Amino acid sequence: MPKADSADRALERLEQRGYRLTRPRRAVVRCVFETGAWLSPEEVLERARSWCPSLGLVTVYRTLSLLEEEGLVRRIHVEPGCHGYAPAGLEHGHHLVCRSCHQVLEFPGTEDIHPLIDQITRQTGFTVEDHVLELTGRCPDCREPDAGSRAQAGAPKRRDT
Amino acid sequence: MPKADSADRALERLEQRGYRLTRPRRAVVRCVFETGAWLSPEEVLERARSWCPSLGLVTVYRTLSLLEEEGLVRRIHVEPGCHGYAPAGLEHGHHLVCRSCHQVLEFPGTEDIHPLIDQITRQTGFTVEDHVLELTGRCPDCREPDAGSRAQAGAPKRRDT
DNA sequence: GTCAGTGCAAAGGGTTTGCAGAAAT
DNA sequence: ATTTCTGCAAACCCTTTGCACTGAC
Repeated sequence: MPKADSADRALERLEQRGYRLTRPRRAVVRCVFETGAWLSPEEVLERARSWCPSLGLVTVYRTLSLLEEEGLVRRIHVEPGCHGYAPAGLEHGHHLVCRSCHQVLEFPGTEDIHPLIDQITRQTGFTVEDHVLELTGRCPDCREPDAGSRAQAGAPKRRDT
Repeated sequence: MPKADSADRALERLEQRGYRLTRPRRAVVRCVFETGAWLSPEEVLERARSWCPSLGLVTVYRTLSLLEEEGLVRRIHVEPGCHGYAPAGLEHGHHLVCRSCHQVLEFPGTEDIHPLIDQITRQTGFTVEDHVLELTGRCPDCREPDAGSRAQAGAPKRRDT
């Protein structure tokens, strides 16, 4: 998986849209895209500071919002506290979130729940316009009891719940 | 749909669990269960005050947390701002939320997405332990352009997005 | 050189906590 | 009478805003 590439693609996209590629932006983009896990703004700050020590939390918020507007990053709902940010790949992916290491897998599959949606539409009369499907569980690495003992560079941060 | 009944059932449950049935609690429970819509804590306060004028926001928060712990109410994710509370009926219902009037329908159907979950498990190695499925759309009443013109007592509050 | 972008400090909103008084059992 | 529960005020997040300075173009 060429994570660095998708970071570069995101930066390119920002440039095309007329945004300046500043050091803080590069740092935030890098750290969001080079992790397979969702990150809180605070976590982004921590990590991105290794690329841009002067980085402030405010800029992290502003950059994440920007990335979200541009569809490059997706805000997901995670308990507790709610907001986590994960790189956005697919059009309307669903999220598969590891409870232990916060790894996020995005997968397509809007079609898979369409039968369900159709059935609901018929039964209730609701017009379904949007949906959120988030699956939580354990990734293969975190399923083993001793998981997390091998810390790899760029490995999703552990924060057991 | 016997909404008042489910409010009573919730109260009964609290009593069984050893909690005191105070006026503020009755008020909060009533207003959550007698609305078909999700409510923010602030909205709960407003409404519940008609039953208990002295009610404070703090108590609303505490009562909602209590109800959530007891599984009587479910916190759902709604943008913007995130937290909305809806009565919890079924074991693990999914939510069908009207964008316009905030009506919430809970429906069973965990089975419906099990094929999807199985498929994902096979493909990714994740063990899926939990899932959130929230559908957003328009309820039959809000689909018509002139929707909302008929205000019924206890009708979901309109707050168009 | 210009203007977008940054960082700081401070404001803002939602949520939680400490504590004395009120009320349910 | 006892003990839980409540409401107020204040503390505490997390997030946004105002403003002068910095740096990308």
